[in-house]
Amino acid sequence: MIRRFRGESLHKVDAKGRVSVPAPFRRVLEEGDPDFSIGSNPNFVIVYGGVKNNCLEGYTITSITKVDKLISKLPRFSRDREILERFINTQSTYMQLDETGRIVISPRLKEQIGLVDEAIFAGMGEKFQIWEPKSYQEELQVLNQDFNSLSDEENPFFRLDQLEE
Amino acid sequence: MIRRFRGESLHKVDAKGRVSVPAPFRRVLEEGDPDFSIGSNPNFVIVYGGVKNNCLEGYTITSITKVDKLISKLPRFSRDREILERFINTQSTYMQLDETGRIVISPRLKEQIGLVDEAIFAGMGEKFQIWEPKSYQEELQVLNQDFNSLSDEENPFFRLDQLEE
DNA sequence: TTGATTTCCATAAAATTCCATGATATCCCG
DNA sequence: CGGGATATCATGGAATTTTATGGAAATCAA
Repeated sequence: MIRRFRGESLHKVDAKGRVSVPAPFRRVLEEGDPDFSIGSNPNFVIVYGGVKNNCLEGYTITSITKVDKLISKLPRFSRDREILERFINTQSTYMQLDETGRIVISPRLKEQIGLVDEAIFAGMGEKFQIWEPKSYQEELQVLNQDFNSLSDEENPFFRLDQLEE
Repeated sequence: MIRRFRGESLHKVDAKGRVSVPAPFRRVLEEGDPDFSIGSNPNFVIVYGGVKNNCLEGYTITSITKVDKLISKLPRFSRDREILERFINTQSTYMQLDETGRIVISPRLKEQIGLVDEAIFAGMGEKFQIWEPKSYQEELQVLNQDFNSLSDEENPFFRLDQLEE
């Protein structure tokens, strides 16, 4: 089975920016790091730029490698490639869980998403997100509004079944 | 895992042109130098000509070798090849990190990209760039404009998803 | 020799590791 | 099924190591 990021949880962020990654997420990160072995700590990547910039997005090595491969297929000096590199490579960073399953979020990143002393981790399948709790609530509100104003044809739940064959 | 250049950071440039290379980049440079061994300092290449001449581009030995090989495939006396050799071979130089992880940027190169006393390093996957902070900001502006004016079909993120199957 | 460049030393700040603990959650066996 | 016994988690603080950066000494080149 390929484990996916599921569920949401709230964690404290201390003065140094340290925060525990939810234990279930650690298992996914371990499985998604080809170099992981028991005794070591998994590496992964946090993307802080891109389309969404009010939260951080965590990717396993395996899934970010897929993205990298796609980018590498673009002509080396093309504008498209430059844009993607800028958003995805420039605005991302390697991370490694520490012995106790924590990471540290730099002041730069804390500021970007408005983190103070708590953070919400949200599983999103192939990736997870880190939110400042209040803006997470807002995001949910907007999401609900958007969802409720959809017709059946536009409703993704409805369309999901359509796609299956 | 093959580590890539990720993230961006700001560093001081002193009167002698010395500047620290971001620590995470050093790891990539080390891995990308076949002759590197612990205790020594990695070599790499800085390209200062080419398509972009308002920034410098750093390549690991491994990745510049890939580019060299591609150039070698072009017909020996073609115009394309001459242009690329001029930009990438002529206008480039070997560099070596010093003991403390710094390099020195020559007055010539400082002038070319307008460096004064600060420099921004930007990870771009297989290479990294060095910018004068102000022109880096301008570059980001242009990039954002370009990005926002794209249709979905042109949007590289969108196309990235299309490519997955 | 003199200006330029490279080494070598120094240090404050930042990042990482190590140790500690209360709180849950899980196990195990009678 | 109970209820300790054991492992796992989340979190805090201190100790240690790495960075980033500046200045001085040594080497080089013309």
